[in-house]
Amino acid sequence: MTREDAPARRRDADATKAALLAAATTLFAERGFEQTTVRDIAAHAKVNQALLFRYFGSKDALFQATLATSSRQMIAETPPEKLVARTLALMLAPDAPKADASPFYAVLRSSSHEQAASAVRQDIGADYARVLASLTDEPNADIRADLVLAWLLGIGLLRSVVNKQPLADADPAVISDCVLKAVAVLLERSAQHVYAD
Amino acid sequence: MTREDAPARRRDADATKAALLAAATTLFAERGFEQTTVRDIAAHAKVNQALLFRYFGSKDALFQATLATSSRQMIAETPPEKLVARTLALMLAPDAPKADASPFYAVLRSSSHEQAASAVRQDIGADYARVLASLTDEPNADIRADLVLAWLLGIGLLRSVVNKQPLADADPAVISDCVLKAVAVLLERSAQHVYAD
DNA sequence: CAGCGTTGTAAGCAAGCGCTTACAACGCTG
DNA sequence: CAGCGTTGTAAGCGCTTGCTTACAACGCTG
Repeated sequence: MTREDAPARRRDADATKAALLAAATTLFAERGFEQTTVRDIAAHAKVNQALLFRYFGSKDALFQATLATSSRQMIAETPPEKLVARTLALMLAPDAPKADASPFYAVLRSSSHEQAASAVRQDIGADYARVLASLTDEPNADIRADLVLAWLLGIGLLRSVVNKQPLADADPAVISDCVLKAVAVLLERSAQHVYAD
Repeated sequence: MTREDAPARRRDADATKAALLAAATTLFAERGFEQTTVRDIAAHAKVNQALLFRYFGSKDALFQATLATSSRQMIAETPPEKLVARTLALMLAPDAPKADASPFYAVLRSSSHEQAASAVRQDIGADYARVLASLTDEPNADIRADLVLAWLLGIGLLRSVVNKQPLADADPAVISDCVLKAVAVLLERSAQHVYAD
């Protein structure tokens, strides 16, 4: 974002902010909001914890900042008919919480937290649902879209949070295959597209 | 459970235990484990909070006790081919968290908590998956079963925890219809059975 | 190089948490 | 009715939490 010319200044507010944001993103995805303390985040970022409050104001605001840096761009970059397949691939990848799917997992592990819920309601989730609903001509397209979104969330929950076997160690390809076939029934018109990829 | 003959004794350990268990079940389902304090539970049960520790030992043990009193009996009482439909009906009913589906929601709102996760892994979830897997002859029956379970969890999450529209206010019949059709594809052999009810 | 805003540090505060303790009130048993 | 285990109560302990404060070190600007 900001200019990255000078090689590691000793006093660098932007670098500190970025380190805090990165540490928070990782830890929120791994443990959820409540189980992550500001001391954890500061330690992980190798930064004094008072700076967290100087630069972000509160733990809540930092959480919101991590959610804002969401995987929204994937929705914009992915053709609608491949969204489910792409998202599944992302979510099912090993160490997904540490990678690009981290906002997903942050939300799953903090679902009771109001800001996480509203992120799903209004931001990330709403974007997904909008795109998914455009894939079908069936009545109740928007409800069907929500059901697909619910499935994606549930799979992440059961596989990576709860760690239920055999799902936790199942081959992503097998999961994708099953899910996409069933989703094709839900979003009928575009069966052949969704199934592709 | 215990004899219920005497009309409201003034000092009644069993009644106190039951009141605590009921209050805990309700509150854990409504707010999750972390957001519920022992003081909340004691107040809701109209009982001194020290008694919670006398009778249950710890907040964790009380949580486990609420999960043990699970809706396991429904699995035993329901014919396998109607399990998905029955569970959906239960989960989609208004005020589901306050009713018989409460362990479901306690788990959803406390998914990061290890005991909640292990309840899904080993107890409630394992029972569900076992029955669901018996419904199909497809390869990977157990993975398909987990995927159905994941869907149920995801729907509860998105509808009642996150409160996403339009799913949150959608007609249970519409949801059931969509889900059962898609589940029939996943668990193929018994399409006609699953779709029934 | 004096002055000053910016960045980093150390210490601690108030509040809430799970849990414990010390004690009082009750009611069955001898 | 004396004795005693059971049930209920009030108070608070020790710890962790999010957050604040007071201060030191740095480095740009005049």
